[in-house]
Amino acid sequence: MPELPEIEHLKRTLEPLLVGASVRRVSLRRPDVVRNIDQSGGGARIAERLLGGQRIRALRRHGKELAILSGAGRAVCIHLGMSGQLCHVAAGARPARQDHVHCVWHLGGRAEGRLLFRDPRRFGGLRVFSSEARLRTERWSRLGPDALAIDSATLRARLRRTRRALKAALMDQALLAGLGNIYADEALFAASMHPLQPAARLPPAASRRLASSIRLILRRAVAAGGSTLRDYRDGRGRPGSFALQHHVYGRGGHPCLRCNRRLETIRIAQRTTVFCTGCQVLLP
DNA sequence: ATGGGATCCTGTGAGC
DNA sequence: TGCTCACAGGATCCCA
Repeated sequence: MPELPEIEHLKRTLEPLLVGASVRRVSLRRPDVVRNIDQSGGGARIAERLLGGQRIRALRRHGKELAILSGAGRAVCIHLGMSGQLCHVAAGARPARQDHVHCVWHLGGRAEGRLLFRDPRRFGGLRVFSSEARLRTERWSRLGPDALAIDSATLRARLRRTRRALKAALMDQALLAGLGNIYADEALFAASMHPLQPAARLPPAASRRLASSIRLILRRAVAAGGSTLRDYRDGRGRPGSFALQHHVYGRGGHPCLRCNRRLETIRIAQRTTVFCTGCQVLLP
């Protein structure tokens, strides 16, 4: 499930392929994946709002969301949800999978080919904005600060405002943008913190440890191309290798890699949570 | 106000 | 072999 590292790596693989390319035509096969427009609108208008006829100027990321900006100033914000993929297919080449492709951008200019938005489970979606400024004020302002560069003072200030368990708080995108189930568990293990630790009761030293663990885990995961459990592929269709470095996620019942104790599995905020009862302790 | 739970959706794998 | 069924999970909405 794509979280911040997967989206950041996706951005880096797509940037050289997309920036400078022109969008010749947009084929929206499932209009309901565009979440912020009323569905009765006409086809030509929506093509323009999806950057049809425009040149791609830049890509932006905040948390788990990726935006494509056009020279005309418009923005398309892409959220991959659970199973979403964004894949560039060179002219003449065939994509690995053709099913569940909801939107296709036909590209001309320096990157001849197509950009495919594929999302079998359809938890993802697209949002269109008339400018980058509106994307930021109307959408990204609802998200917390980006987790890749979170500092301990900001993190601590935000955690103090909630009475939830640390794990639940870290996955709240309005509190901190970018962590999902995998990286929340991995960051808590790296920081030796119990997932049920009350988020508000974190001493300064602990929040420094947590913030630096979050940045470290995310940086390493970006460098490894993200975690591929099954579906995730980058912009060129390649899987990431960070799953090989997971210490707790997906390892419930197996021995802790640090102390050899059997890893515990519990549920927090509807999410499977794996942690080590020996290494991850509640603070007094 | 805050947080917990149901909901959406499909692919996969366990079990019969 | 083929079927059913539980489960996986991010965000959003509803309700206590």
